[in-house]
Amino acid sequence: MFIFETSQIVLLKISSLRQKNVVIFNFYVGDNIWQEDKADIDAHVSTQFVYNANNSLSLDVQRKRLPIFKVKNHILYLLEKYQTLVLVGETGCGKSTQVPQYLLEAGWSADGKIIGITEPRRVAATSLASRVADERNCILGAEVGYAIRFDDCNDETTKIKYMTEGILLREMMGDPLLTKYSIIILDEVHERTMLTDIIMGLLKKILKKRRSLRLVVSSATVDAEELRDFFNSRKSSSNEDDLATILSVEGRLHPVDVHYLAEPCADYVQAVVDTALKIHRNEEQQRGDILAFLTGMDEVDRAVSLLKEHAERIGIDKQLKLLPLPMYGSLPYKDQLRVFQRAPNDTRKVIVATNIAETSITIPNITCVIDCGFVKLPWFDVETQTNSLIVAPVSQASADQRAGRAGRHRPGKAYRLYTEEAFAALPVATAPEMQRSDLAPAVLQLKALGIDNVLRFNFPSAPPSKSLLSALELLYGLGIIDDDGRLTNPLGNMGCSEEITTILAMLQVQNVFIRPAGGQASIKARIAHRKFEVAEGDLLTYLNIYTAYEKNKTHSWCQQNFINFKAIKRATEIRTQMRKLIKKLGLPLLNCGINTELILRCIAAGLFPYAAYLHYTGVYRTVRGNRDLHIHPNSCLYTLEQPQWVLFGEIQQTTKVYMRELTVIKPEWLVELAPHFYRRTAIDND
DNA sequence: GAGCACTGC
Repeated sequence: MFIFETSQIVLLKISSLRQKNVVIFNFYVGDNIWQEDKADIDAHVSTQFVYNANNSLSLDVQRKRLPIFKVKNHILYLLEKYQTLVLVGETGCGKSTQVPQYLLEAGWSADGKIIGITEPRRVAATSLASRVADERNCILGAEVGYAIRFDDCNDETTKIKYMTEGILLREMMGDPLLTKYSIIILDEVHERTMLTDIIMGLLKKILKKRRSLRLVVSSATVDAEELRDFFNSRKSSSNEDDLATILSVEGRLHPVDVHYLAEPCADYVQAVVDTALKIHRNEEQQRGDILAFLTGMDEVDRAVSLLKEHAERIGIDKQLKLLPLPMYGSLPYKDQLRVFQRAPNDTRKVIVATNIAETSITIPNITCVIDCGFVKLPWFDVETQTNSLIVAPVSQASADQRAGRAGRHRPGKAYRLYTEEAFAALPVATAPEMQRSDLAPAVLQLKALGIDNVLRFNFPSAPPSKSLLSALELLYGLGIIDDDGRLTNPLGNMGCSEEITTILAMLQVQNVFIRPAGGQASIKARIAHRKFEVAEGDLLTYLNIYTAYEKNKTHSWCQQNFINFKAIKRATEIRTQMRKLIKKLGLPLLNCGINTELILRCIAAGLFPYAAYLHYTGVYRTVRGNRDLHIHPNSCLYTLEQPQWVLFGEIQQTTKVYMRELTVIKPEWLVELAPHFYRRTAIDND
């Protein structure tokens, strides 16, 4: 028996089945890679526009105009004195591009050491590296480089390296003290992603062991003191011994006037429409576009269609026309691009967006922001092991981030559709992802890094202990950790490793299916997709699609079949990476041919905790907990006859509690494959 | 009949 980790699946476990010569893949996949319905994964690569008000100035003059320039020497001095510097500065102050260069110029990359900067998103890592390479007049990938998955753009001369958080975590596995680096800059820490928090916990340990290492924690907001105290592991109470300190940099380039409602509003979608129209009427002379934040696609579409009705009327008698545009992740790429295109001179754009416009993309020329005051947040309920999106009030930090979108190149205005008292009552910051997610992937990651006692691990914000325990329980149930909480080490031969790697790769890319919203195209897409659907469920349908794609591998094949070309190409990369890993580990890559049941049993061996059966009432029920469940409309089983027993990859609660990524199984497999988990009696009941 | 946003040796 043995265990191995790949970069894409959190863990791929192979264990032997009791049958002779048959070995199964047991797999456990991290929560968020099951998500689908995402925007074209590479859509934002080319939509990352950042407005540069000083475009005509030389790069050097531009650099010196940035607010961060004034504190350059301060930063360098503080890093001589302290091991950790919490750098607070809002977007636009230049910290992401300038600080690494100051450090380089001050000699922090001497004796071959690297200055590393982590970013939560790939576009940020690549575009910042490209910008800094320009500023230094060097080729991208030499002195200044980047590393994201499947794209290493750096060499042995690289001194400044931008990377995604996942890359740094991976590097810790091979080099636990990060000896290549003289300094690590964690950028956008205020977003408090799962990976940021894990990395901060690990870096705290590394900093104790490597006193020469420096850390810059770069955050836009408030939590500075909390973060400083976290890294201040000094023994005495004297400030002289402090290891961490804070430096604030004055923020954005232009002020934003914030307006509140005098009275709360009943319908914020209607209020967005009314406010946008009011701005448009009253500020005819002040050109500049409007950006409104709503929580989801439905609301965005509703607001846009209401605005369009008014826009037509305005078009007749007004000088300045109004062009309402939607913006959200699942919007087709070409429609997303429209928000970046310059409107005609006689037209003002009103962009109605989800949270995508808060951090992921930057739309130029915005002078007015409308903030509905709410956001959809992913929430994991430990008790029911259910993911849901809850509509929650935004935090003050988010509201400020949204408002800041109005002041990027000239003074702006922000209209908050709530009262000033309501703002004061908002939470200061959104709860870190770690406190509202399934922790099984994180716990596994930590275990793989040698953190045996995760309950005592020093997290920057401790997750609920219930979540940690539940994660441990799941890993134990899957046989991934033993009685002592240590990773097990199972190894076996496989009967269908090839098929399983393909399925795993497909599960990790979002938006494999192109599903047009309506009309003729949506019917065509459905017919095209139906060709691949099988009664065994979604996972085998994915296998079918990939196998069919392999024979052609062309863009036109994908177009004909309404398959997302970029997504499936990425699946190929992931699959290739996994196959290499399997070979490296000396395991056979076996294709089981027509023995589909073997694949189904493999899936069952990995997903057995997530079993549901069809109740006589016509809805499904979980075996654990007897909760009512429904088949998600995007599942291939939605239109087919309802099978008696299914395994699901994820439960998502929206209007109903939905199961996604379904696989049809025989109930006796559960008892056979997971006897410690299921007893025959339990299954025969009901 | 449904979709906040990201990410990985």
